[in-house]
Amino acid sequence: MRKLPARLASRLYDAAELIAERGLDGTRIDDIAEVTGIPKATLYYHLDGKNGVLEFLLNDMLDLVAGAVGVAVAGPEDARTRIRAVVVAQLRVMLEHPSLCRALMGDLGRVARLPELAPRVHTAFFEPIEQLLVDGAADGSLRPVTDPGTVAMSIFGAITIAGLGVAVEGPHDDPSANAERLAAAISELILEGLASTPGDVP
Amino acid sequence: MRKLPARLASRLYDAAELIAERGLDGTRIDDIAEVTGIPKATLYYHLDGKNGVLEFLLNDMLDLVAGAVGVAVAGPEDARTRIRAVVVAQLRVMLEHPSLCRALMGDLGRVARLPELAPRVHTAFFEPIEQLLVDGAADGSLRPVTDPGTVAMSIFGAITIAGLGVAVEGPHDDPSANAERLAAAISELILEGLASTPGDVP
Amino acid sequence: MRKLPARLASRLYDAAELIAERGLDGTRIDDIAEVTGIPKATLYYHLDGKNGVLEFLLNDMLDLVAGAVGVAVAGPEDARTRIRAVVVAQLRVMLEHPSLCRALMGDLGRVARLPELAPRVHTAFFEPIEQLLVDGAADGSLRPVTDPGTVAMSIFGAITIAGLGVAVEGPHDDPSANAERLAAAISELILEGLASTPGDVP
Amino acid sequence: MRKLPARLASRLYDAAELIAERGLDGTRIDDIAEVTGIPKATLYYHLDGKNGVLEFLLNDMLDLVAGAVGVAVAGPEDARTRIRAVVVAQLRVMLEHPSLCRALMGDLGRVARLPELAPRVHTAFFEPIEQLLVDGAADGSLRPVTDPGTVAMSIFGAITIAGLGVAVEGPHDDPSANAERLAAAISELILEGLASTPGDVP
DNA sequence: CATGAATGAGCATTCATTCAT
DNA sequence: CATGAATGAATGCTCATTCAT
Repeated sequence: MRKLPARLASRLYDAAELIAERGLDGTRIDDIAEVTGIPKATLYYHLDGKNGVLEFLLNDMLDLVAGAVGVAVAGPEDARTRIRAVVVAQLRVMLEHPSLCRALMGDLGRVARLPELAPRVHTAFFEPIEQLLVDGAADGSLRPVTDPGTVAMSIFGAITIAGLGVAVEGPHDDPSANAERLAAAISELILEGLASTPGDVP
Repeated sequence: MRKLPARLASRLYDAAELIAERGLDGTRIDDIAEVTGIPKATLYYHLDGKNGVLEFLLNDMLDLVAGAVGVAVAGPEDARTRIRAVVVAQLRVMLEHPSLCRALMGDLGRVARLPELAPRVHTAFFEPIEQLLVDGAADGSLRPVTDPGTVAMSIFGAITIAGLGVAVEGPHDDPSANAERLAAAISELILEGLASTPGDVP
Repeated sequence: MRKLPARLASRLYDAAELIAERGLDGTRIDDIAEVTGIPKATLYYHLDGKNGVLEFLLNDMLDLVAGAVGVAVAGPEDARTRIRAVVVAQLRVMLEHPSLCRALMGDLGRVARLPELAPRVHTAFFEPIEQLLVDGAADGSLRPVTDPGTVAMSIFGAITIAGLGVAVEGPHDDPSANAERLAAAISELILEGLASTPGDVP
Repeated sequence: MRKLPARLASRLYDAAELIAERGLDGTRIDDIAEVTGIPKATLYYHLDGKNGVLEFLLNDMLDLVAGAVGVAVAGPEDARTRIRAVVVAQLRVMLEHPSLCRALMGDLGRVARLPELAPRVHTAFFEPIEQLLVDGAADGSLRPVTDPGTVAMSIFGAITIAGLGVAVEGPHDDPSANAERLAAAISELILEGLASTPGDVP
């Protein structure tokens, strides 16, 4: 398994659609070879088999998300503002790559079984949010929460599942606009909450 | 494919652990036959192949969740209180069946491809929450939201992913207590929100 | 395996069509159960499995042919006349039961492997013809032939393959008329021969 | 399914014996792999499964017969002489490949279900004979017949069934001599006929 | 007698992976 | 470097058959 030449890498995205539709196990390496135009044996030469394709795709998306989220987190604004930016950032990446997104989610179990990727997911998704929770408590823009781990994971879930919903069914026309729309609803939820008279939640 | 006799149904749960660990494609029907003690051909007689096992499991869990959530939704309390009950109810079912939960999540793609189940998921999960959002706006216990669909999906995501996290890694000792703990954090998030000074979110 | 009740026997003919179309191996006992309306286990109760069905069918046809040919052979006419009657008789039975005929022919190999049936085929088909060759030499209506076995088999082949051809493709409307038509051509061939100036064949 | 390399083709003949003995359905692809020494997966790589083996065998025999018969038909002699040559030619091929012949006949039904082969059989067997009937009427060496199609089919049946009889039971020592012997009997039958006083057949 | 339910045994087919060129 | 050809290994599924009722 060598580093994939850029020329092939780009073609590999065409496989995401297939994997999204049928799952990785339902997708034969021959199919991937066919849609990408890369000969089967060549895939093996550069990647580590079928799993290697998923791994490559996942790595790529992780880079994308980590980058976008990283920028959002690093802003000069208060934590509350930056958390909104994070929501938009993650959603934008997801909606810009709906197939990739579905492929990864649909094979969630397999992804979870790729050992080297758990820490990267943690770094890309959870740590920024947890950091913002801390920052927000410090700069006064966010309430301190009792269980930051669970809260971070819930926020991740809210974003991810909502984004996935659109990736599966939603309109794929204007990723940016859709991301903004979704982000607005989600941010409102996680920042303001649903309660009409905040504070009296037992 | 006939209706599965109860005697076999109960044994089928032993397969969930396997599927959770390896994914459905990584699980041979022979393995399922072995752990459940049900002869392979008998599985085929009653269920529709390997997919049928997952389908049965999913149906079962859906019944469980729909039941528990249904009870929670039907309570006499205001919507804000009932939404907390829903969160607890879903989490309790998830934590009581962590393997089942992981099996279904790990094969999310395949589950999503089972056509007859989409409406059931909708009925079991989204409709109750959406209904509560409406009820809450009516009884004054919840703020009206602009995009109830997205909000409901986000709430579902928050619950599900947080629950999944515990199902995968968390302690499996006291499902009820853990469900309460998780539910507390999530409810606080979705009801109160994170903002320190609610109302000034743009 | 018990003697098949007449009520079931008649229904079994509906299976011949299936077997003719797909071959015995391509026909599941469930299919036979379905088209005949006889429960699978009942077929097993009365017959000896799937082969039993073919055996029953073959036995039946053999009885039919043996009967018809027997009558034709036993006539008072000279051998030459009676051989024509035999040709008509065999063809008539074949054309009256085209599916049966195709089923048996299509599974010729399997039929040949049913050990107890070889002598019956010999009795029903070859012996009468061989006998007529002898009778004809005696009564002067037929030329003596040097190799009666081969000649009998060739005649059998001529009749059978021609009949099979019609059973497969031909019109199934008027078995008697078609049998007469075919028989005329075949009888002319095997009695008169093709030579324009008979006798000078080396 | 690709074109079979000659190296493998020759080894495939060893499978004919097996198929002749047990029928195609009674022959496992593993058995074919074993006797031919060709790995199972390689058979699938080059041929279209088990049916592909039969198809290949049939195609091959068809080429053989078509070739031999073609030569016989194309001779400069009169039609009557050439028809004898055709009989010998077909029988010689059959007796030179008795297993192949039995395999094909035993699975007659399956062979008949191979759609692309019907025209080839027609070309290889019937058309030459029908042509000779026409030629014979023209050159005066054969009587005109009223139903050339049926006559051609009957001749084909006479040759084939007689040849098959020898392929199944007969001596396999000297194909050429046996073919001559059989051909003599059959030619005498179809040319001279059986009637002692030709011409008075109604 | 008849049959619905259950299953043991069997096998074709698939496909990821390798390797010589 | 890249790949067409070849194959080892694995498994989902079918179906004839049995047997308790």
